[in-house]
Amino acid sequence: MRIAAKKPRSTRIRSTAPAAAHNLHSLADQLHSAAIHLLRQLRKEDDASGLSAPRLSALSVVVFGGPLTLGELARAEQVKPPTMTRIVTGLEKDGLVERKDDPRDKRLTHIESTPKGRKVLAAGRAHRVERLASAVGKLEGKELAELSRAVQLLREVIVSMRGEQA
Amino acid sequence: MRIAAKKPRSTRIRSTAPAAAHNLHSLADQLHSAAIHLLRQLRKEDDASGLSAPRLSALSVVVFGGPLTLGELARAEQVKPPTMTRIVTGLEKDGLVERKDDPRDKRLTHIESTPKGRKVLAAGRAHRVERLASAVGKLEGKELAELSRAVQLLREVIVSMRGEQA
DNA sequence: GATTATCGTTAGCCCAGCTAACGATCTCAG
DNA sequence: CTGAGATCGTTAGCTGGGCTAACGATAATC
Repeated sequence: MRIAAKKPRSTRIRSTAPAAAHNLHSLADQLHSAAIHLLRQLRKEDDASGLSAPRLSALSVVVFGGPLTLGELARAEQVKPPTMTRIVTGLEKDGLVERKDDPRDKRLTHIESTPKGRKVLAAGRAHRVERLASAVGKLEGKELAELSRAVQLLREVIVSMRGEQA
Repeated sequence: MRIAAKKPRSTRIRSTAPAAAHNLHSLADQLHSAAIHLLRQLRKEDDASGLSAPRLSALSVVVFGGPLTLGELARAEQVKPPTMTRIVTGLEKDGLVERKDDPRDKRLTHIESTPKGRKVLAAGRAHRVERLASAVGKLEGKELAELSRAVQLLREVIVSMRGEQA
């Protein structure tokens, strides 16, 4: 990336805010880059387990979040309904989830996980996360704690982005 | 999941690093999830600037990394040559990069950024990163430093994953 | 000079996003 | 109780990113 470091020539920046201020963009940039490359690495493992990242993510929500309607699932995953329709169709074709009509409101479609879905989720996640975990596991305990803490922060950041309009 | 976390049982977890990752897998899982949702959020901004994440990333490499052959670029971005061909074609169509034949080895294609490419990169990055930066900027200085540190760790993790075979 | 290796492209496949448009259903005003 | 409007999920159709396999052109090598 190498953003032209606009280094405070004569003006000495002090206190916490400044250095961060300039670094804000570079930090965001690096974070962006890291996310891209992280997912590209993980994609390889997806293929092995037959579950793409979006499918794994959606399945995970269904399994741990209990039955949901398609719309709810779409909102949870922050995608539009047509996109979720496809993802669910894919998952259903593999027998990992089931569509259930709502007896009261026939417009609704509830998505439930199947036993196989739960099993495959565990396995798929194991594979995919195993790789990440083993890489992460190379860090020292202290670093691990830092990373862990940062992930929490990241979640907050993402949530705050979600609120605003793009 | 839920591998028996080998953690000091009696030791009460407290303070900052708490329930975050009671084990590697859960940390890896959260990291994975965070990466997915982060990129989904950023995708929205991509659309606005007309640069998808892969294109922005590749353009960035070309601009800051100087002219490269298509193959080198593909390796740098960890994708296969056909994929990079597409990305470059897209960028070229928009006048952001140029293909240059190598006079010595006619098999090679050098990819160079155009002035427009550099300009658009700056703008596109500004847009996309702006959003991230503003979200990130909500964190306190201390948290910011933690996140920054963690991104460094992440980069190491990614590199270490890159080495092994999926 | 013929074989082999390398590079980039093409073709063809799949998946993930989106918008627009639709049919079915539910709600609610009248 | 009926008809207008809202809601839900799907379909159709587009863009784009990822892959493998196969190819043509060029270099390297024997």
